[in-house]
Amino acid sequence: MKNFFSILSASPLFSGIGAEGFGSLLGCLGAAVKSYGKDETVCFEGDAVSEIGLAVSGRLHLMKSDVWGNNSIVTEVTPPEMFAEAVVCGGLGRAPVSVVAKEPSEVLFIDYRKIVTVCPSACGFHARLIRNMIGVLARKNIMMSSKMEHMAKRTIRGKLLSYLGEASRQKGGRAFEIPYNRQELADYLSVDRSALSAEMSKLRAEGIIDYRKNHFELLRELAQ
Amino acid sequence: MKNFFSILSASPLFSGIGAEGFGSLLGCLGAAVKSYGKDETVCFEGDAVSEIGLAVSGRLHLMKSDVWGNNSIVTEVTPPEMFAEAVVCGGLGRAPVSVVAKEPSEVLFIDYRKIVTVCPSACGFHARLIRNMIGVLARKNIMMSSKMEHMAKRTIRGKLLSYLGEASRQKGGRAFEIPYNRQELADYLSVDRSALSAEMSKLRAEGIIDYRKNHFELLRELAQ
DNA sequence: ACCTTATCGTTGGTTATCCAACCGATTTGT
DNA sequence: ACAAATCGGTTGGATAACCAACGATAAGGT
Repeated sequence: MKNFFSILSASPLFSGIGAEGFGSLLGCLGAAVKSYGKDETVCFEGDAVSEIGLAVSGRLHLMKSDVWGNNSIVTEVTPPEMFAEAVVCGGLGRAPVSVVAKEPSEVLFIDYRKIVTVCPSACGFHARLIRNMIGVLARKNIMMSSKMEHMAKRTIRGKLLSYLGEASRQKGGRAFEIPYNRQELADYLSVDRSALSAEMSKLRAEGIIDYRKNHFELLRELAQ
Repeated sequence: MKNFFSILSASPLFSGIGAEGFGSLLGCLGAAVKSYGKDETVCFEGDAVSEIGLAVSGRLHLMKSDVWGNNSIVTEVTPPEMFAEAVVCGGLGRAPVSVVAKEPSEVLFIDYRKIVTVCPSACGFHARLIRNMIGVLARKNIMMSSKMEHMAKRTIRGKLLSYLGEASRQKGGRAFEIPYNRQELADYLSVDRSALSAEMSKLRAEGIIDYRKNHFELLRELAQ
């Protein structure tokens, strides 16, 4: 809790809002911090939600349970990440996941209506906050779009080349590093790790790519 | 062009803003309509973009070209749908797709900065516009999340049951209709249509689901 | 009634993925 | 320096998906 402000400044939601803005802003947002013990549930699937959660400390799991009650982890949320922002901003009202604290955790709750309603004191940070919120949603949109584009390919080779092609385009060169190890990349593309390794070896043998660890190089233009 | 306002009112971006608001709003947004002939390019992949496009008439294709120049269609955009909103709002600046008019088309361009900047005349519709923009992005977020959840399953059976399970939950009952025919569902889940049909038959034979056309019924709790 | 088209289910051969298991290399901790 | 753990590549058998082709059914138009 002592580095509360440093967490906030690390959040894209509060970017461009200096520490001097936090005080007034949090006041007019009616933001409140709540604490949770290990394995305590922050929010149940199906609950009505109207507040955005921002992880301040600890570690949260978003879980989805099927009809049998089998729980599967959708994501892990760590400071300064947010959760429930899409449901709240989209006006769905019902949480599609449960949120559970996997460690003693603190969460800052922000009322969405207070964000989008111009505050009486017309504080200048408010407009910036809204722009930030839009930016967060939009960038998540873009990330998901490109991930879906990769996942939509029918073969591991297709998924991989789609991913590497985009990574190369983003880094602006044939050689680049990726932020994943093998297992993580396999999870990201939703394929089996060993099968991914095998496919990578094939691609190298065919002279299409080269790599070492998470450093990759595209040797030919790739036809997907 | 004669039903220009009816297109706008159908757009979620302008929902809650009556026809009386369009005039002043479009003025303070500096919105401009441009026309394009068949097969004319609205925007090239990689172009700098700072304006959101709203299809007013015609039909647009978002296309992605790989390194060979092979074009593939990402989406079709028809009135009153929008495009480029994520890139612009996310501040990426570069279009990840080309936009081509497949018919004579009209596009309303809206400057993003004019949306998020409070207008001098402080028109009341502005706040609503911003809330709408956030809502559009957030709902798209949610749709993509659930689609990814289905696509991430490794088998056709898994994808299908994941999809049907959510559809059932949303409709609040075991029996429901889906908005896709077989081919469209296969495309949505990114699998082969005939394989999807075959898997559906199996599930029916096993007494897990029943269906006719696009009407479905879940007969047992489903373990995915 | 007839033809055309679209949709859906089925089948069989081919191919790719999954999965478990194993090994080697590298890293980490003590 | 040694043991334990992590990570990446390889292999082979079981399984599932792809793909093309065909037939059945239903819908729409003339």
